[in-house]
Amino acid sequence: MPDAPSKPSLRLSQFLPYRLSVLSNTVSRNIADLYDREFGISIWQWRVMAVLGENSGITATEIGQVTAMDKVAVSRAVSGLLDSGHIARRASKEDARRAILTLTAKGKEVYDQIVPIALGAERDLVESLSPDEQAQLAALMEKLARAAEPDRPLW
Amino acid sequence: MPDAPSKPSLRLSQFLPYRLSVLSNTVSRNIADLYDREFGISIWQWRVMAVLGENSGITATEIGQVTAMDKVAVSRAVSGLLDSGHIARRASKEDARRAILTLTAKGKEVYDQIVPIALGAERDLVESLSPDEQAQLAALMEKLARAAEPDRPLW
DNA sequence: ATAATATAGTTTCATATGTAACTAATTTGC
DNA sequence: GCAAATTAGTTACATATGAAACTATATTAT
Repeated sequence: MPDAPSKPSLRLSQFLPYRLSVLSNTVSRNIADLYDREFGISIWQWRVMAVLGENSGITATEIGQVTAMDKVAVSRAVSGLLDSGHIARRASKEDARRAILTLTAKGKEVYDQIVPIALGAERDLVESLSPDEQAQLAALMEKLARAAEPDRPLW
Repeated sequence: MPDAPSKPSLRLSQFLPYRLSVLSNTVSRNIADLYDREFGISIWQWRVMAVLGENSGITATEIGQVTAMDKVAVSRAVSGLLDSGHIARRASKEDARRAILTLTAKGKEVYDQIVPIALGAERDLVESLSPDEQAQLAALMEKLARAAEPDRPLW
C-alpha cells in the first residue's frame, strides 16, 4: 500500500523566515549597541550618515530610496542628526521643497570612526566563512531579495 | 612607489548586516500580512501557536526559549491568543507559578490552515534556488547565527 | 493665469516594543 | 522552619514605529 500523504509539518527552528528574522535581529541589535554606546547614534541615523558619507549633498527622499527607509523614518533620523550637529541642511535653489543634506565636519569625523567599526562587525560575522562561502552568501541573498520583493531596484 | 593604504570604504548596499535586515523585514512583513489578513494573528502569536502545534502542553518560559522571544513578548502573545480562543491555559499541578498552554480546537484548526500557507511562503522564497543552493543557505545561516551569538543553543 | 494635482517633508496619533518594576510561588541556605 | 534569593509571569512606563493627515512648494492642464 502506498504511504498516506503525510501531513505537512513546520518546525519553527528550521523555517527560513523565522531563522532570517532571529539572525537579523541579533546582528542588528549587536551593531546598534555598538553605534549607540560609542556615538549615541541609532541604526537609522547611521544609515543616513552612511549614505551621506558616500554621496554628499542629496535629499531626504533620495536617502530613503537608497536605505529602504520610509520618509518618516528618514525625517526623524535627519532631525536627530541636525540636533546633534552631525549633518547640515540647506534648501535647494531649484526646488524649495527639497532640502540638501551634507555631513558636517563633526559628522565626517564620526563617519570616519564608525566605518571601520562597522566593517569590523561585518568581518566578525563572516570570518568563519571561506571566501567561496562569502561569495555564495552574497549571491544567495541577492536571489532571496529578488524573490521577496520582485519589483526591487537592482543595484 | 607602493600604493598608499586606501581608506576603508563602506557601501551600504553591500553591507551584510544591512542587507540581512532589509531582506528579513521584507520577508517578515509579507508573512505578517498574510497571517493577519486571513486570521487576525500576529507574527508573535503565530510563533507561539507554531510551537504549541508541535509540542503541546508547555509553559510560556519554554515557548520563549524555543522562539527567541522575551517573556514580555510571549506574555502579550499568549494574552491575545487566550482572548481570541486559540489557546487555553491551566495552572501546573507541580508549580503554581507555571501555566500549561495548549491549542484549543479552534487553535488547532487555524494551525492546520496556517502551516501550509507558511510553508508555501517559504517555498516561494526559496524556489528560485536549486536544492544545492538551499542546502548551502541553511549551512551558511547556521554559521552566521553561531558567529552572531556564540552562546546560542544548538538545535 | 489659475485651478487641480503631485511631490517633499513634517507632524499627529494610535499601536508596538523593550526595560524595569512588580506579584506570587518556589527553592535555597542556615 | 524561615528569611533570603530565584523563578514564572504580568503590569507600567517610556520610547519606537507606521499610517494618515497636514503644510508648503512645484507642476500640469485648461
